[in-house]
Amino acid sequence: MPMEKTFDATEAEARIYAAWEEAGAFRAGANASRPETFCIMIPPPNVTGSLHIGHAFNNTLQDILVRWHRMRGFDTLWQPGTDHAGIATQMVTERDMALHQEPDRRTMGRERFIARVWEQKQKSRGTIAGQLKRLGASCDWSREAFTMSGAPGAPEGEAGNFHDAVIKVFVDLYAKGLIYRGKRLVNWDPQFETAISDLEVENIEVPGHMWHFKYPLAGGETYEYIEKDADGTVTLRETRDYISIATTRPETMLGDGAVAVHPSDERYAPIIGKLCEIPVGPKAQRRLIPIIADEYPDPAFGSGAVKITGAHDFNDYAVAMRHGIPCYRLMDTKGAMRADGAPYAEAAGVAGRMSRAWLVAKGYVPAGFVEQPFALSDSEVDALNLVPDDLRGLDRFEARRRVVDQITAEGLAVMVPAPKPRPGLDPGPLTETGRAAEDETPGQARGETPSQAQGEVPGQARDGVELIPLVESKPIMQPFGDRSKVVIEPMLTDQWFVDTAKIVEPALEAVRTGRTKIIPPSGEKTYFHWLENIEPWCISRQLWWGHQIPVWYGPKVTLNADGSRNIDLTHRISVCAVTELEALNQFAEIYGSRPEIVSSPPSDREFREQYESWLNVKTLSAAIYQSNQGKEAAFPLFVYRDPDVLDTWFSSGLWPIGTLDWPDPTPELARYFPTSVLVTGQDILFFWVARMMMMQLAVVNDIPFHTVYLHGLVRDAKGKKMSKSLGNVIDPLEIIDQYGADSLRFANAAMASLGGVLKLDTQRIAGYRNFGTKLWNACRFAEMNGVWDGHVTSATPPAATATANRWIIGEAARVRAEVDAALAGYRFDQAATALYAFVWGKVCDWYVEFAKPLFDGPQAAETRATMGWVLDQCMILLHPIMPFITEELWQTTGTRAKMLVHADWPDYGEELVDAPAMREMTWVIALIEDIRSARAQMHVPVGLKLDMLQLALDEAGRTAWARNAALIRRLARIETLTEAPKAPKGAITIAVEGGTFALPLEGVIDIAEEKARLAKTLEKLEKDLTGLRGRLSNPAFLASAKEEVVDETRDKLEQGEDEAGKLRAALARLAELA
RNA sequence: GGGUUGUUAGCUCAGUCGGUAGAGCGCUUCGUUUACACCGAAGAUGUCGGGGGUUCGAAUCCCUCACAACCCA
Repeated sequence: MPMEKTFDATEAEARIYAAWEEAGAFRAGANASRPETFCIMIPPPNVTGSLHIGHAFNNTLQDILVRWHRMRGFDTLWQPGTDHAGIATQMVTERDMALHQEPDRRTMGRERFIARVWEQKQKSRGTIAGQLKRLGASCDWSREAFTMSGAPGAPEGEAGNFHDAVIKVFVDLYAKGLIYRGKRLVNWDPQFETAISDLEVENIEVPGHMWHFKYPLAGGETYEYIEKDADGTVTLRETRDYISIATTRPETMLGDGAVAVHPSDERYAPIIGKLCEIPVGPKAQRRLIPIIADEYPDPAFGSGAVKITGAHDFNDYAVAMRHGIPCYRLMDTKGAMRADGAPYAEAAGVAGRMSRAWLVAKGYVPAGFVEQPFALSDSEVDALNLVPDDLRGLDRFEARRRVVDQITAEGLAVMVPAPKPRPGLDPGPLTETGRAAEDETPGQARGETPSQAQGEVPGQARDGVELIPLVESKPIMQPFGDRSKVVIEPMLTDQWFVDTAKIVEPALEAVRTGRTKIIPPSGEKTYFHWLENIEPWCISRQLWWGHQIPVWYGPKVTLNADGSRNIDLTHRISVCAVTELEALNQFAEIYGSRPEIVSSPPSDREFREQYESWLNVKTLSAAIYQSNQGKEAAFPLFVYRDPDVLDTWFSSGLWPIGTLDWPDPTPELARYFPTSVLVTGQDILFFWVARMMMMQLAVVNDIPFHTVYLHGLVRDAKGKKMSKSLGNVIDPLEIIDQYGADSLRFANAAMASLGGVLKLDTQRIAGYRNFGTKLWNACRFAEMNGVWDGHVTSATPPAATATANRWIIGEAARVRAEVDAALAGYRFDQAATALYAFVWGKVCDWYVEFAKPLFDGPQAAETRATMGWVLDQCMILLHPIMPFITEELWQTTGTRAKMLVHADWPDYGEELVDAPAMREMTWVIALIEDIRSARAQMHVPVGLKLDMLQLALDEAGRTAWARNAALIRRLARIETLTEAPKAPKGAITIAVEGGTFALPLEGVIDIAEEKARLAKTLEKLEKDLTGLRGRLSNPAFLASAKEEVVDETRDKLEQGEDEAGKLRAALARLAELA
């Protein structure tokens, strides 16, 4: 059955992929014929996600590398798998639960919820895998991994040991002191109610406001406030009883611990060390805070004075740590103002007492100010709720409005004159909700500092100008959760951290010394920059879906000399262990008896109540404890597991060893680790690549991969980021449906130049579909001419005599070398371009045409053999990029020993390049092109066959003509060639290297047009020649340029002058005619 | 504010020892001749972002400015 005119991708792709899988073609080690291994770990996509265009791009590149190595006989493994993606998957599941009116997560309880997420996972099982298969990805699917495999609660069929590896690493790192727990300020996502890492925060500039408030000095104290300009001239001098503070977050004032000014700021020098009052909350309980000097405030920004709220701002936190300022947490896990704990008056009383004691201790006020030293532990401070009763439970943004209103009502907002009403604009200073009007404020409008604007107020105020609170409308950087899209709240919480500073050095060293190479090199710079400034990595997440932290807590117990034990209900001890049993054993060692496990962590109060109740119940036990209340009792101790789970990136950081069954010493681990290449987006260089480097080195003391290939984000044809809201998302599966996977893959390869932005254009994909069809039709042509009859796959080309055959064999050898060099350098674009130029530009455009006359001549047999061999090379070399169409062609055209996916990659090279044949065919092609060009410009009908005259021709030209006459005549549509001494009247001239031809076109050509044609060619040539002559006549060039460059320039000039001579002769003849 | 990258034909991009600029798409004209109209033939198109410097010679190296994108504060 003859071949169809086009390749039916829709029909063939699934069939071909199934055949590959059926044959086990992608299994680790399949087709291996040499000892070297080649291993790629797929960047695991989210298990509930689906294939987007970025995945398609990323996986195309991986597949090209994998298929290329497999064909070359490497022992190859492409390891697939998915990531459990903590927040994303929990989010997807909760959304699905809501959709189906299922009870929410909390109602359901942790265990049932986790089972529900597993269900969700299984629902989407295979989605991504199926989509990767459609792309043609040649992963070893029998080894598919999952970052939660083997976790407690994993259903049937989800066995595996990734969980064990993750837990083991945590326990090991904990034992080495590389993981610690602490109360730190972290990025808190109020939507998901979990901490997230700083990498999961997007800082976005949004319109915001800056309010200016007065913090009255304690005891009504006053000072001279003086402002000077750059020359030192005093521009403002007044007596103040307050310090002016600018803030974008008034609601956090309730937790202020100090006011800071720059030590060099003369304006505030008189009041450093004095106290001021936080101007919000019930008057009776207002706290006094010190004015401190710190380098952090920028004197030029706002008023130059900054309030320090350690629990709700990262910069403030750093200041608070430097000065030992208490941090008061104001919000709950949902980002609402706290409603827990004692009533405000009580909490404020305690805080006031502590703060007074603190002021004395720090020397801000003399002793006697407070009756007794008084300090609280961190957790006791954390228990203090300093939110006034009327603000409790409010959303943080609502609380902000209330606070602003209250301060303004009390007259403690900095006031400025209202702008004059303008037509069409509402000059209202504040909207009802307390938001600033969009209008410019006076201070901002005139580019003055608020205090300067403020300074002008009194005089104007007396003139009856209306005063309004100073609120600057300005863009502010605000942190958003990359998943939740809500404003992130810095929050003081207990979290687990990896002490990255201690494990970063080997990761830096590996790249510095080149053990791991990152390409493009700009990626290395970014890598160094980030790792050299690395922050501790917060790895705990307050989620349920994930690897639960293997740490258990119990009451602190101390052993007395007499063997009895004291129990301390306000402190905990923790143990870290691989299993619960081991944890219990560790506790048993400490406690003297095995404790009981409770499922949820008790609060301090529950803890205490529980023990108190036990203390009243006497039970007999071998262990006798003595409580810190002095009562003797026997009771069971209970412990609980840390409810938090690990950051998803902690587990995916172990992907290279985890997928190879570490810590089991499997043969695969020994064979494929360290892996070869990681292909991934540059956007996860920090998230994932750097962490894999650190973790593999910390855990198994080896690099995870030798090379990291980083690529950019795929964008639409206009370079815009693809997003659902913009509606410019290109679905790779739709592209595959429409154009076939090969077209998308070729487009991906062609786009993959190093460091570039990736703009995907469907027109381009269509172009590569056409390219596939072009090859298809060349094979179809071959079929029609019997090329495939009895065709045998051969590594070596047939012995050919015809120049055209020898030429195309040489071209194939060149493109093979080019493709190998390109792929070795990760230049997928160059490989694609080279193949495109060879297959279309050489094989289809010229070789197939040359073969047509040869098929009718004595060299038909060798031409058939050559064409079969050359087309085989096209299929083989294109296979890594276009696997489907090439495999289909391979199996359609003759009998083959192996599938193309396992065909041997060629290694022939320059030895197949026949230099004289190359020169000869270049001459033939140039001649044909010249003739065609001349004909077209003279408007000679395409179908008209012409007689040509040979005016002059050197020996090489004569040989070339003799050997290739048939194909030149056919392609240039020349009827006869006759030698003639000179061109007859009305002929056009064809000047080629080593000769001149003429086409007599008496009556056909337009002399003026022919003159113009020749003149134009000559003009162009002359321009080049002028440049060449200029260079050669410059002594400096001859003296300092390389010899070969000089020779080359001479040759060029000589050849050009020769051709110019011919053109001038032809022009002269035309002139005689006219 | 700091860092990284980019600015080349109408569009998207190559151009990695400095030697005088290329591809694909698009465009114009012509065309069904032993595969292919998802085709063929011919053709047009560039102050290589601006300025300065090094050099015999700069798209390429250096400085500077402008603009853009991304990352981190």
